[in-house]
Amino acid sequence: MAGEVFKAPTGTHDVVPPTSARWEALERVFADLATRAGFGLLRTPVFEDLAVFKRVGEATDVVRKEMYDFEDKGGRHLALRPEGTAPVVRSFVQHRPPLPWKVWYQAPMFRYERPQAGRYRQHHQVGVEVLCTDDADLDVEVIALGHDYLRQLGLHQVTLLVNSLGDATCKPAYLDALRAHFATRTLCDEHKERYVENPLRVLDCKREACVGASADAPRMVDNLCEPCGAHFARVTAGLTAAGIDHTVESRLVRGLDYYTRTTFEFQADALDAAQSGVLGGGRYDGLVESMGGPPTPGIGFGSGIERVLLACDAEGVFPGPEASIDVFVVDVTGGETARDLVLELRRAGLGAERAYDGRSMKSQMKQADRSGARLALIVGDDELAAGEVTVRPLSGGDQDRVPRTDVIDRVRKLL
RNA sequence: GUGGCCGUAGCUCAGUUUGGUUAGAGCGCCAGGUUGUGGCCCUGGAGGUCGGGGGUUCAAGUCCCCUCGGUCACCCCA
Repeated sequence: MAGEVFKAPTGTHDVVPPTSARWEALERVFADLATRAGFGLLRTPVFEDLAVFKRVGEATDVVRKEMYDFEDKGGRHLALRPEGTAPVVRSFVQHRPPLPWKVWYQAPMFRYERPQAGRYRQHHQVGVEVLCTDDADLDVEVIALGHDYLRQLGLHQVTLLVNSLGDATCKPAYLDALRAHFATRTLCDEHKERYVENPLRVLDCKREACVGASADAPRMVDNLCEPCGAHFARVTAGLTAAGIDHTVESRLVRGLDYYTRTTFEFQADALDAAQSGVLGGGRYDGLVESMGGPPTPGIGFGSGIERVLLACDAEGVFPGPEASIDVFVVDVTGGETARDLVLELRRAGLGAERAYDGRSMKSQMKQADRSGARLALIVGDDELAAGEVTVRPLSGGDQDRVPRTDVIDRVRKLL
């Protein structure tokens, strides 16, 4: 063996067959659901102007320390996409499409973090965004899409948490109330100073001191202004009407600063790993404006494919398709028949494979077995001389010899 | 960025505590048993610079240092 063996970079992974077929199947499930709900596929570049992502919040970890940013040969400061919403909004502002703009995506995301269970430097998300209105029915529709997606994969041990962060009217007053509350409490080392800057973070902190201080803290949902309260009430009522169980979690803050009003997250209870959030999102009514577009409310979610598949593994659901072909051609006469026959079969729309290198019949039959093919087509000296092919069902049963010219018809009948 | 654990065959791992001749197993792969037939079984085979570098020693997979990688957790997120 010569020298260095290269490996995929830290935090990245190859998706190798047959696992890749499972990914394709998952993406198809999502694409079908989104398409039926009126969403079109949006493909955006893998990198954007760094400033696009800074709009998700200068104070967030994603922007402060997890960005894969770089300067290109033209001196432009670019960054690999760390999340899905900002590029969609940038694209919206650039193209100004007619409303409502409902798009879905399926794309790799990049964050410079230390990898661990369910977290990678390159991970993949499917997601949707709707830009148009702050109609609460849209919140319900988007959350329901996420719910149905997870359900269609077979996941059942999933908890939906919802919250409202209020808007420009009620959020500031609530933050003041929170600050006043925490000022009288003992917080963890990290937050005892930082709470002034962003008191919502304390609600998200899992350290004992902060958990205690948060327990009787004022709840945003109790301090919403009238429009926000009415909006949130219609969202939760809509979820109930849709038969979607949900829990109002006033500490669901989420890490991106652009969220207003509704935030939500589906957690996979079957995952004992620390990363159990499999689908999360929310409303961002000020983001389009901050990117230079006309005031346009928006809502969406992202869902990590790797994590969702981990959750599927934990529940033992969504195994993915069995990779198999229709027929396997076994040729011990030199290989010319196999060479011609697999092409004929494939051109006829059938899945056909063969062995190479003139292996023994036993070896070729073994490969046929492993291939998962339903039928083996066997060509030996007798068949070659007679202008025939032996058709053998690999799951058992009697084999049969048919004229070479009738092979495709016979195969079609037997499949 | 901080911390714990772990790097031995393609994969999963013994062996490391008490350094000692040619480093093992299961699975997988290849071949044979069955000279035209897969799955089950039996036999054999290929495949390792023991992550890399340095050090201690007569002798290092085993002890020490450094380094790279993996993994789990914190932070945060999908």
